Amino acid sequence: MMIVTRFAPSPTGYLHVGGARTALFNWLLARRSGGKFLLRIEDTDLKRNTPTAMRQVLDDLRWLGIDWDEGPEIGGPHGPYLQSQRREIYDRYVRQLITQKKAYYCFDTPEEIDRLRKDAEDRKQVFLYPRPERFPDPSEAEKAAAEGRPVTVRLAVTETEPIVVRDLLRGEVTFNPAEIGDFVILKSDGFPTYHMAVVIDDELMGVTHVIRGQEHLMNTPNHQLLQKALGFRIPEYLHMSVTVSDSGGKLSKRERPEHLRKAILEKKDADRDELAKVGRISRQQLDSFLLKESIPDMPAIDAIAAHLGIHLPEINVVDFLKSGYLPEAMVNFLALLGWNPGDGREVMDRQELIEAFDLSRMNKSNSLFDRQKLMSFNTEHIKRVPPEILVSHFRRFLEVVHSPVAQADDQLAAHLVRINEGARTLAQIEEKCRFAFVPDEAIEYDLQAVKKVLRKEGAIDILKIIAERLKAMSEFTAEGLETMLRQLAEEKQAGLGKVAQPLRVAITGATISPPIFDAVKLLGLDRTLRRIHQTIERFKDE
RNA sequence: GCCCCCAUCGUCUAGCGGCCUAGGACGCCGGGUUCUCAUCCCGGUAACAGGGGUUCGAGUCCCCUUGGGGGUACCA
Repeated sequence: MMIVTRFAPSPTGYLHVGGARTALFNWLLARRSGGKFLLRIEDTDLKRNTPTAMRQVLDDLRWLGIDWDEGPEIGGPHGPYLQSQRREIYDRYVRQLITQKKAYYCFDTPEEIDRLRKDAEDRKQVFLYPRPERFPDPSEAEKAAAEGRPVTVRLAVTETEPIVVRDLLRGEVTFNPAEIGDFVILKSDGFPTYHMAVVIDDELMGVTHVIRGQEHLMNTPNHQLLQKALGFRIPEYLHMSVTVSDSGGKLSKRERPEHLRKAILEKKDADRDELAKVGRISRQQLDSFLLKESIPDMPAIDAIAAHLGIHLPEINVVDFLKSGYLPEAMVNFLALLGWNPGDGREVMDRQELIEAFDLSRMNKSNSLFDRQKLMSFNTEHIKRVPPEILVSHFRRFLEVVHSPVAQADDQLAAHLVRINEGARTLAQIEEKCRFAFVPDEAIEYDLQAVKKVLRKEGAIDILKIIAERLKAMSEFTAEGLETMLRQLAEEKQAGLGKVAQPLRVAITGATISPPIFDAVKLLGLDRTLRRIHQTIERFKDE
């Protein structure tokens, strides 16, 4: 039998790494087994959906290299793949259950339900919805709706035998049906609940294996109850461990705003009107955010953080893109969070992951999202990925972060990548090369660099000599430069550093750059000379 | 509160009763290479949560305790 897996995100925001990991494992299983992987959008909660989220989720999956065989934008035999477009299908099954007296209408307001739940809590009992003696018939539902009462449908949970969930990872987990109340399957807005929609779609779409987060383990008995009531098969289930954050607790989208909020509160001198302005939000919105009352959208968060110069922890997939990580590293790292090939290998590309993947090698325990380990994978993959792929990643990165380096064409970008061997992220390559893409007068001299290098005895003199000899060079090549600089160092009876460092600071303003010969060559003779002179003028009297 | 899951170095993990004097990777510490930042090379530090069983033998099986995580919605 062909294995069919799926990833079913709800478009409530950007795809975060936890979701990406879930998608990845489903994808790996499908690819390993020659099965199908499909994508379905669970947008049955109109309050939480955001219009751009689906687009972003699809982009992020594609960036990671996780492709789907059926789903949004490509279609397939089981569409539509947006649950919001499948209302008639769900309605049909809801009606079926009502006709069979397996489900029934309810007309309670949320307030009434809240009261019942509170009462149960006060008595220290589990809340179970009080099933009516007689189920209302459709005419009563119509009447209630006409009167403006909310109409929902609940499944009558009449099961008395223990419900056994067979989990591929955890074995058999037994639940007591007496603790599962009659749960809602159709909401008062006419949309099915998650439980109802997921069970129907997985059946209709032929999903054979459901790999999802441990947070769904407790939902599974409900799903099995529904599958039984509807006469559906029960797919294989595997509930993965959860990825927790290095700041403690489950990895959450809220971490970025939280981090920023703390940073703002710590900076007592920060001008809050100014912050609101750079975030393009009102002062009231900012204050409300600082009081933990609300959370601004992501562009605002990013803008304010950038303004304050603070690095927010990456959570969403797109955050990692913006920090200069490679999708290959992300996929590799995520795959190793809760799985391993068993032969000690760690650095693997997608193909190697697919070939080695095996459900039996998955782990049960939660794992911590360790950014340092991710960084190490990124370093490895920068070295490992084919040059043309790396260049295309680099150019995409430059676009996304709006770098001045984005002016570079493929050939130049390839060169920049080549002269920065050993970089850990694309961001590091960009930082080191940016000096060559900004106007001469725009370079800022790093305070530490000036102090450590330019103000040292003889530094300015060396710059003068370098300028003279550069002008005297017959041919401006990296080799020629190297010969010239090494010779100069020898004359001064010093290491190359004695010569290279002042030059580096003069042309970049900083102590970090690509290798000095490459850096000068990149900038070109004229601009190098101009920057040297500019530097001499500025620091000669200090 | 109730329900469920989990438990080996700081982190990711190998280990599926004797091959374990517990292995690897990341990090960290020390050293080396180097024009800066990195990369790279060498060395070192560091763990079976605790307590009971089972067994000739337990990191590996069972129970309890503790700890961590998840769930407890007309969210998914």
